[in-house]
Amino acid sequence: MNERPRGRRATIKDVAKAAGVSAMTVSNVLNGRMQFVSVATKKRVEREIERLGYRRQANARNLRVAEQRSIGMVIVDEQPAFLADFFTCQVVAGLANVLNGADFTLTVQGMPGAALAQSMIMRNFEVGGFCAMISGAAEARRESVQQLLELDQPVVLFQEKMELPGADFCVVRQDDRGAGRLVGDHLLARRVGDFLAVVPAQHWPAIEERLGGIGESIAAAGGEARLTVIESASESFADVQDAVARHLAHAPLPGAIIGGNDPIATAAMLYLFDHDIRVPEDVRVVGFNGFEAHRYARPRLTTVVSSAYALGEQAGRAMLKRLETGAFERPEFVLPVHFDAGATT
Amino acid sequence: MNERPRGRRATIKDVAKAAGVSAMTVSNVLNGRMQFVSVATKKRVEREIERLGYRRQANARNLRVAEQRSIGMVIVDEQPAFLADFFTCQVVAGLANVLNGADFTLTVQGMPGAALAQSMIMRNFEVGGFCAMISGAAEARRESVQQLLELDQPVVLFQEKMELPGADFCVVRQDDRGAGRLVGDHLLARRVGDFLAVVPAQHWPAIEERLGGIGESIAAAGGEARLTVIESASESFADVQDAVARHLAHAPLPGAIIGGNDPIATAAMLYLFDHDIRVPEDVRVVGFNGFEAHRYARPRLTTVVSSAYALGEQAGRAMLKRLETGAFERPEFVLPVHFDAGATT
DNA sequence: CTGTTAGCGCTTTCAT
DNA sequence: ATGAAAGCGCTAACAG
Repeated sequence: MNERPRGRRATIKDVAKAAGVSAMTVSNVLNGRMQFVSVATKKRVEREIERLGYRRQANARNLRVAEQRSIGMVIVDEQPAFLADFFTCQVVAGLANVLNGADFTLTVQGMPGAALAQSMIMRNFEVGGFCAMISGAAEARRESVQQLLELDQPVVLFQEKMELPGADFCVVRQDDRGAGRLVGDHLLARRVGDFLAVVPAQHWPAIEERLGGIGESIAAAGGEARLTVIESASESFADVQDAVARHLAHAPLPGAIIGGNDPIATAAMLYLFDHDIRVPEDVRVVGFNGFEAHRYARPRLTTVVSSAYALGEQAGRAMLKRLETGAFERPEFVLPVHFDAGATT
Repeated sequence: MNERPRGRRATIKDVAKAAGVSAMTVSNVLNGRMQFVSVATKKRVEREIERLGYRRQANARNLRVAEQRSIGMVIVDEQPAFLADFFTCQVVAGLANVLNGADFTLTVQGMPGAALAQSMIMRNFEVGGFCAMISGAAEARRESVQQLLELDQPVVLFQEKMELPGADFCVVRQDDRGAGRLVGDHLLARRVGDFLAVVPAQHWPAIEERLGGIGESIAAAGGEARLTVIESASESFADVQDAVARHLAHAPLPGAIIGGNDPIATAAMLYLFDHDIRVPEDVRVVGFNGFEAHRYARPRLTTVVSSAYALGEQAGRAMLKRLETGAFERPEFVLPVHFDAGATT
């Protein structure tokens, strides 16, 4: 088996010669155009394909048909371990699976914002469209999206409310503002008047939305409650504890600590334990995202569950449909979130 | 700006015409062959490139130069959310970053073992080489590697001891067996005579190695201690607790529970707490991997720290070197692990 | 320094 | 049902 021409990888011509037909016939077999090929020829060609270990040269095909079977996923993140983020992982997994199921491939590139324009994936790689997860300041994020759109290819943006009428563009996000309101309402119902939110210094639109939702909730209740936001250098355990420690050194204990996500909330909670502060009696604690992470902490964390994997899937479906029909079905897909009351509130 | 020929994307010819030079000159500018281009021409060409929004057609170039600027990452995993695994995430992040830094792109595809041969990435996508993280039974894993090698492209395999002399092949793994021995020795030194290991039903070579290391440790100590292995349906919190509960229903409390990784260990530990079993007084608990996860549990979990991200980086470097020099530098790269004593032992 | 020619492997079109 | 010719966009090799 695999008696390919020495060294070289077998081409369509090799197969054609071996099967005693023209290249065109082989191509027809490969593309399943059976109207043009007799069953006998097909059998013969397929045998030679197998024997020679022939594989289609995708570059040549894509060049000719001017079509790509790959989607680019761009992750703009200042920290190098961009994919290490659990949320991002899940999104990518869902996206990859939907695309792979439709015989598309997913090409991932992460980079700091400044590097986007020079990135390999934008300059030198052919994709049928881009999906993007972008962190950073609002202004910079918008700029990144513009750069992507200038390539004249369909763009799906994750987790950000953005309207670009007329652009070949679509947003897939979850209702983070609603999630913030759920948390705000929950805490207000428990007579908390003093919120401390701990968020990573790195700006993510979803976290901005969550804070916005909490603000809305406070306002709706009459605006008596106070929301303080502090930043931690990163989402790591040590940095979060550090940020909380520094804040509490000069500020009174808040009624509740709200983590930008579950790991942050958990790290803050463990800091409280280590200083003999009781949860939820002295301080209530809430997180966001709640994949499995929050189940591993005791007491069980109150959180708002995201379905990041579903977000990725939705983006994949939207992109595939766009490539099929020539236009995005809708400018925005918003997935619901789900409040999960634990024992920390 | 971007006055590209209406509809069509600008080609090298468009740029050439606009700049009043030949296509070859444009190509030389693009490829930085400045020996062949005067500074003035270069300027002119670059201006037109910018103005027309020209981007190189990677398919055409790759076809011509018969070279790829993308590496494929194959993840064989039965569960659909293949990337959701924290270890895998880290590996992919490290790999992607090294590759991106060298102007390579990473194309990811996850799939169940049976689907490998039919996967898009193998059949229909051009990459310069493959990296693979493969789960499943040893026999099936070997088969998957063979399938990859049949494509006549360099293959880097993660986390598995495998020797394939003569093949264009290389292994990048950590010393999981050593990690197992460390855990075994640590527990034996504490007079534990009865180990219960909880591993996911899905087989991963790294976990097999860890169990092997524990076995070695026991044997070296005279073989008095007993190791029992139970499988949990998945690594999820609920499945692990279920598996532990079922086992303890008919078996005595072991001296120590060893989780195949930290989340498993933590889930098991929380089960013990819920049944008023004290850790470490009644049962000691140990995990593996210990990224940040183990820091979020109290008492702090004893674990063996992996550097999955470094594993990915190493694989990236090995692959890049292979593409440069034509051969892998070494057949195997083994990264060290690091024992981290917590409060659970 | 710049231009011309040819061809990478495939498929579209048209002829048989 | 099968084949021949042309060309997708690019660059290696050579000519000027």
